[in-house]
Amino acid sequence: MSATFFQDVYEVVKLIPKGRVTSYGAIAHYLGSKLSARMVGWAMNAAHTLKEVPAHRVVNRKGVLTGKHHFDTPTTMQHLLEEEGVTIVDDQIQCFEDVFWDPAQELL
DNA sequence: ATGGTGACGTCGG
DNA sequence: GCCGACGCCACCA
Repeated sequence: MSATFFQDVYEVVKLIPKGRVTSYGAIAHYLGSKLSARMVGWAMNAAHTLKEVPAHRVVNRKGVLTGKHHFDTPTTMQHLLEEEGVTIVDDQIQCFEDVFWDPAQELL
């Protein structure tokens, strides 16, 4: 089914529950630790064009909205997360551990 | 087939 | 504790 790495990333990102977030490294590790988190970010680049893929729920390992600049507007990502109940200050997710969603842990 | 790119992550000094 | 550099692997031209 995994025609491409992109497709796999889409599936995982689409599984992220509302109000939760995950990191590029977590997805990369879930797909295979042999892969690099960079590829996940690259996949997100194409994923964010798909409204079905909540790319705004994917942040870096620090909980910082590094990819917000890639959205239609730099405030879109933060706004979407805040709408889901995620508190963000200075592009940094507060209580990151509380909203963190690890696919390898939830999907197991 | 090759080279360059990319929204990260980890290690070392 | 903070900052810099490298590595990683798939997609596109």
